[in-house]
Amino acid sequence: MVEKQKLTSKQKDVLKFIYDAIKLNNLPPTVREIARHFNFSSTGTVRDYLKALVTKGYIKVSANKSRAIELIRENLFSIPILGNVQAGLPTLAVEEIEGYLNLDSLVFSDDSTFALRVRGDSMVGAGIMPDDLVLVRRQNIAQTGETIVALIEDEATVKSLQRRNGDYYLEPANTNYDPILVDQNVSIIGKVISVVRKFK
Amino acid sequence: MVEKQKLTSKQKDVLKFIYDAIKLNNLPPTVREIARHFNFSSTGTVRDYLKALVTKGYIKVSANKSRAIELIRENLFSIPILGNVQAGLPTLAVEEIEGYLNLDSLVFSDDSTFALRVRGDSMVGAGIMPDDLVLVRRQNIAQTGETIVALIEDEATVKSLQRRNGDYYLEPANTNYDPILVDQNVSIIGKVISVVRKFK
DNA sequence: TTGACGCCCACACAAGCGTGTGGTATTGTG
DNA sequence: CACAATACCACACGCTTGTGTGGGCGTCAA
Repeated sequence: MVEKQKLTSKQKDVLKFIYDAIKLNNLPPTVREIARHFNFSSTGTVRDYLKALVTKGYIKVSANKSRAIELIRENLFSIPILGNVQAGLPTLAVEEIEGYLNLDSLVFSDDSTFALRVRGDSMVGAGIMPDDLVLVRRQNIAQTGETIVALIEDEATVKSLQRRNGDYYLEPANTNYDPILVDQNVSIIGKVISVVRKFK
Repeated sequence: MVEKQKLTSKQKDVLKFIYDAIKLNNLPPTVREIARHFNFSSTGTVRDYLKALVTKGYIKVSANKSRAIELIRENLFSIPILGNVQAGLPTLAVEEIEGYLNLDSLVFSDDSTFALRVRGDSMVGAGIMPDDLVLVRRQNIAQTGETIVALIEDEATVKSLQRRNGDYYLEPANTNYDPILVDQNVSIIGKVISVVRKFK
């Protein structure tokens, strides 16, 4: 795991303010907005902080452009994956962290990625439940064994692509359903790259 | 879904430029950046477009603030959820969009949220497969029926919390396993708020 | 003790910026 | 036909903005 340079608590405060501004307003703050928030009477103070955050690899700023503060993605859009958990820890111990769940591909998706609400229980055997969201990358080819989204007579369906005896089949993961032969009535919309389920 | 007023093709171009700028640079453009891109020699032209986009409900602008253009509905950290899919569309038709998958809660997680790699198949009946990631919010209380992470003798496990005859049980979603009585050897670490599975 | 760093300040400048006020021309609709 | 909407233009005003240049004080490792 890459070691990151540590921030002071005040630097963390400034970084958090920038985070929050982007989250709440979808707009990075100006140096003077930062100064106002922290009661800095000088914009130079803010510049010192921004410089520190840049050199420590947390943000990127573009010269001569207003509000041009960019968050470095590895530091922001990821959350730690724990290999195991120990009781009562108020904070995360670094040793436990197995890696980072990177959400970049979700967050920075382009038009070729979308989410589809799953209808029906034909894939419960693969852990894809009704009302789950599958994230789909649009593509009209797929490989055997991949979980894909196909269109059957204007109906979108999630299935596993399998090959038997030279033919391709859309195979459900539920014995109550039968495989569907891939013919001219079936077109592949995309490949499932992720499953997301949210609990209330 | 709410009907939106139709845009002209030029207004669409401007909206797309704003959209792209936000996606790519994480920074909305200034009126002059827009003018430059479209070879408008006047900033007033841009203002006319922005005004049209505002009245038609596509964007929101804040007065006297640079770059203060906000996209309606689609904030930065969301991707469209499709209710259904139609074949061969190069881009998304607005009418199909059922809503937006909001990832804010994942992206801007604090220390109290972490992901845990699932080991074992004790929850396959609930669609939680081995090697899935569960996103967990740290909390030491939970309600009956919630999916939780508990610690049993230094071993983290994902189970459903159930109550029977006045006792609480950690209940697997797999008939091969037995419920576990919640006693002093068991402590609740947090609540599962989301399941994420990634395909290669 | 020197120097790097963190954490603040004052003041200034030029460019950037949203906005105001006035146009012209074309197109579509009731 | 009148009228609204669309699609541009010119020019100016004044606030906003990032940046430059200078300084101070404390801490901590070399």
